[in-house]
Amino acid sequence: MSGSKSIKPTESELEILQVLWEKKSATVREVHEEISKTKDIGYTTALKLLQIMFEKGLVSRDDSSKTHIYMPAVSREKTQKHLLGKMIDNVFSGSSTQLVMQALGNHKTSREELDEIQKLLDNLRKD
Amino acid sequence: MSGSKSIKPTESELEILQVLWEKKSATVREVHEEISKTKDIGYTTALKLLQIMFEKGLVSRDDSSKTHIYMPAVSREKTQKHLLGKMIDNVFSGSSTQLVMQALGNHKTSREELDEIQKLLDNLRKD
DNA sequence: ATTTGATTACGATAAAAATCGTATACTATG
DNA sequence: CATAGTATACGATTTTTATCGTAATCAAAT
Repeated sequence: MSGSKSIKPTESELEILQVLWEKKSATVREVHEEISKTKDIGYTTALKLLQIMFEKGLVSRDDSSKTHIYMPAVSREKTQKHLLGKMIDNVFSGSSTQLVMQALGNHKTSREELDEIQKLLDNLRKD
Repeated sequence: MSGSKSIKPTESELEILQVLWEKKSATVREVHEEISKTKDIGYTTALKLLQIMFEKGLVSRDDSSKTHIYMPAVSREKTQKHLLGKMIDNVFSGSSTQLVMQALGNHKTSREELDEIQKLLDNLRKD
């Protein structure tokens, strides 16, 4: 198989992916500025991370002009799915239900969100 | 604050915690045997991990007899909660609902589990 | 008491991740 | 075209995690 990539971004890499998913594409400077809002990090560190992520295939880039432009190479959904599965295995001994219950139990969820989940639940029941 | 521990077990540490949560307490040998079922790992590696986890405060131990007995020092629930929160931040940009939807959407969930979730949902709505 | 088997302690090494300093290259502008 | 400013490239270092070999310790059986 050519697919079935081993998506396993580290925590720092995830921070960067978040920015890229949000902005669709960004320069190193933009990424760095965004990350800097919540964390102290050098410019070249961000650059290096992006370069490594490029080698790993986590991001793609347009280097046709001097200032490279980076884009996510893995979709948010696939990554979420993958990491979620991992977490279910690692932390919830395989029970996605446990995870859902835990997630719903802790965080306060708005009426609208509950409705949304209800809708999904109804749908799942249908078939 | 005295509490608010920085629970951040690595993946290997989580494997071990799973075993300890399950068995309540275990010797190095028991942990090693359990882990060995799914993974190739040396005995001393397991030992060392347990020792490190002890230093970090992730596990406690009874070393009154020669064969030490290890126990989890962090609760399953707290750890789940913590890691879940982290994941929601890191990967779902803060939306627990997104996480729940994703989790429900992917894994096939049995009727019984759906019912369980439904019950929780009803409860959350009440107030 | 001596040997044998099991256990922990310790330290070394390897591998992965994160960080940054410095060198180099390119671009625009004056 | 020289220079100032901004980028990337590269490599060194540090930190964290994972792994294991070997030595020391202890208990039980002979």
